Amino acid sequence: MLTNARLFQQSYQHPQSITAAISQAKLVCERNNVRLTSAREEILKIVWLSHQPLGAYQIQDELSKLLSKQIAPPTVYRALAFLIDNGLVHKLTSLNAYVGCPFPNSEHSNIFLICKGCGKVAEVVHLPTNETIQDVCSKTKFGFGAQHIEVFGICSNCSSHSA
Amino acid sequence: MLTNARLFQQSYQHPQSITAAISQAKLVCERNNVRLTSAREEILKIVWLSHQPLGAYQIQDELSKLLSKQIAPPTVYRALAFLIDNGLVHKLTSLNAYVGCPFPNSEHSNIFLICKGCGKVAEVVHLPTNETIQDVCSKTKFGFGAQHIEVFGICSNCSSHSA
DNA sequence: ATTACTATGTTATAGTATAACATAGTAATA
DNA sequence: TATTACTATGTTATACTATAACATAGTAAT
Repeated sequence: MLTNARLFQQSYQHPQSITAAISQAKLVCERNNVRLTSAREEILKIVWLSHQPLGAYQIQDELSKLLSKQIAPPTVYRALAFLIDNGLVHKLTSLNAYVGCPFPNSEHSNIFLICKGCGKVAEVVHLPTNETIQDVCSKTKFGFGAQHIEVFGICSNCSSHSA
Repeated sequence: MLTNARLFQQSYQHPQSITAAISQAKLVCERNNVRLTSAREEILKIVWLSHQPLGAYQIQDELSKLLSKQIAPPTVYRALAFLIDNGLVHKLTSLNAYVGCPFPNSEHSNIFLICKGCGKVAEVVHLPTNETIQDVCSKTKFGFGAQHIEVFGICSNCSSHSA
């Protein structure tokens, strides 16, 4: 029933899957008729290279290093806003941190599983959950727009290593 | 199937229900063997009196006015941390804002319905949603700890007024 | 009264995000 | 290819959100 998932055990941060993420991003931008400029692309790579969600100022540091010049916050925030608008990145609001979206092409509402042990985040699409939330909305006559679900706990890696 | 709900149409901010919230809070604190000091109680009242979720610095302003002296941020944040720890207040992470919990006595994981029209927030408990999320966790071997669900949309009041 | 503990006051600062305006790059047309 | 309109980035300053660190005061129990 997990229709789509980027799980902890998958080494989704491997270079080849970053390449895949970038080419997918290019397709998305083409479809949306927007530009994946170099700043945006670099930031997307930085987010994908990280094993944990990154804060905006961590991204700033990385990008400054990468380009060997000081990058100011607005550059980062603007690129993040762009990437989020186009479904390429998500913000984890409880962490003020950003992660790459593993399946930007699909229409989906996500569940983020945030491991309190290692800090990694898995993203899953789970239609039954979406349906129950739709159900809540219809019962309360609330016009559904979007949802954001963060679940906090311990991933299987961490629980097996501590056990 | 909505086992518990504070909905938009209820005028939950009425004085009598604030009084109810405070007496409930006193019970909770007694049960938890912690103190509902006057600062904590005032902040809880302020949060309850608001029709919208309040930011910490809005609370600071209100409290400063109320006490006719300048209150510093740590006072507010400490009280909020206390109220959150004891389940009396929730933080809406996407808004950096705080709301009173209408049913602090019950064990529950909440869904927040955030109206983009009027800014009000409804809180509902919906067991089927909790169950589907538990299902996701067991399928991914993720040790569930807590969840936070924010849904964005238009409440029935706003949609009927604009229609 | 003394002690230990909990809560608050106070100052400073860390961390997150955006406003406002200037400059530069891009794409389409004349 | 010069002009124009548009989009994106650079730059500076500042707003907003949150906490660290240490001093003081209140509370509860012996």
